[in-house]
Amino acid sequence: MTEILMIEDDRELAEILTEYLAGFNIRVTNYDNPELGLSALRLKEYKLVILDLSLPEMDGLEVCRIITSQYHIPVIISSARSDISDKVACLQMGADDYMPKPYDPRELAARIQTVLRRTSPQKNPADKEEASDFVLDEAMMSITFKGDTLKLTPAEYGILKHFIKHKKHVISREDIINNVEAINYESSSKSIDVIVGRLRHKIEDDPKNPRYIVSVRGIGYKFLG
Amino acid sequence: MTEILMIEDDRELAEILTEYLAGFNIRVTNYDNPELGLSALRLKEYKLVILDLSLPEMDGLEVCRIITSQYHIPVIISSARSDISDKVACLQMGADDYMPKPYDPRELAARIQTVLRRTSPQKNPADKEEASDFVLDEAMMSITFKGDTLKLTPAEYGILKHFIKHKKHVISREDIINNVEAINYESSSKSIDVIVGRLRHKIEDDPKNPRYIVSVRGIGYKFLG
DNA sequence: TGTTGGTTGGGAATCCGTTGTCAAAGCTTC
DNA sequence: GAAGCTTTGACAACGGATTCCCAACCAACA
Repeated sequence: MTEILMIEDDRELAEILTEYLAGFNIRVTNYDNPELGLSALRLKEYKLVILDLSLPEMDGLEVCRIITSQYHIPVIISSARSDISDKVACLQMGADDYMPKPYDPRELAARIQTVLRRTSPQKNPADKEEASDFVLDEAMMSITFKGDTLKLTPAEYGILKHFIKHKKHVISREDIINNVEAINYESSSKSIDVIVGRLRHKIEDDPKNPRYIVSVRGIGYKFLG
Repeated sequence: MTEILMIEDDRELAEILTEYLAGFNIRVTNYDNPELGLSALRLKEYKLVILDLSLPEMDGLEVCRIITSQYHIPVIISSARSDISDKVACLQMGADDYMPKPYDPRELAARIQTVLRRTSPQKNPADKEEASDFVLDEAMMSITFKGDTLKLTPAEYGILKHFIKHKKHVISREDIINNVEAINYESSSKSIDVIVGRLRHKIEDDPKNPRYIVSVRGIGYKFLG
């Protein structure tokens, strides 16, 4: 559950958005007054702020400036004004996105997740990346395991990459033969056994009782992150 | 100077944006074809990609997927379509922003800076400069290794420069042939072997067990800082 | 015409995917 | 459980492809 703060004086809109975002595992706390919003920010850890620009009593831009200068928290501006100068001013002031009203709640949800993905790489409900012992870098053609770069042959790399990309799914030997280019598509599934065996020696503490690459009898293997 | 890559088939628009962004210290390289764009991405380190969705020959969304899945690079989508479903699809696919055309260049500039501000501090594994034994001075056309200036032939210099610029990335022999000007573009990849061999004799303690230029069987080489 | 340096050829050495064999472990049936 | 099958795993060996090295070649240049 991700907690975010909303500062929006249109209560009806706030209501609708709160309800909609709940479906994305996002809990919204709304204040229709910037003073209250700012003090809430002081009291509780929120992951993000959605700020309405056209607020009573205080200039929204000023609120934005205060938030971005005092807290390391991403801000999405929501505003009835769509002047280019407002947009640029907000973004330059540190806002992370700017949505001119009216907007579709789906877009808001998507943008919230995008901003969160960039700012807090792990805590996003959308990407289910748990901490993994394996890190794949395709450009470098390397896989690190618990911080160390593995020394892999092309077939080993291809298979492990395929495993990582389909973590926790059962992978048949045919799948591997057909999808790993380092492996000849007309080779027998015995080859897979051998290469998986060699992979296990490189990553398993006890290759006889594998923790990461378990075999699924009659089908193939399953890779556990 | 920030280098960014643009994939946009409207050359006139690309021209205008390139010129405008130059005023923000942003250098744009444009390709009007996604294939070229993708291979450029493989060869050079860009800070950001601006991708036009409505491309010829290839589905823009597919290009977006390829980029975000293979590189840690922020992507801003630029599209003539403003359907909510397109926006959401792109953002969920890993894009960082979505700008429906037509847009004001000022907004694009502001959003580029916003995305870079958000992403560059922590999340670009490529731009963390470690101390390296190699220092490249392009103006002097020289490379120093552990303080000493290497005595290199033009082809050796070109290849090592290419290696240094793409440190830790796997470089194919074709890449080298096509991008190192001291090498005839129609020569065989055998030449590369020989020159790399000579380079190894100049920089490796034990050329048989290279520490800096390791070979990647079936593809080419990888240079480790 | 001598030097520099990219290119090419021929092998040797190495790498690594593949295959065969046999033992060990699973599942099925009695 | 035990028998009998199938599947999987370990090990060694093979062989095709790739890489590497040593030359030699030859174009460019002085």
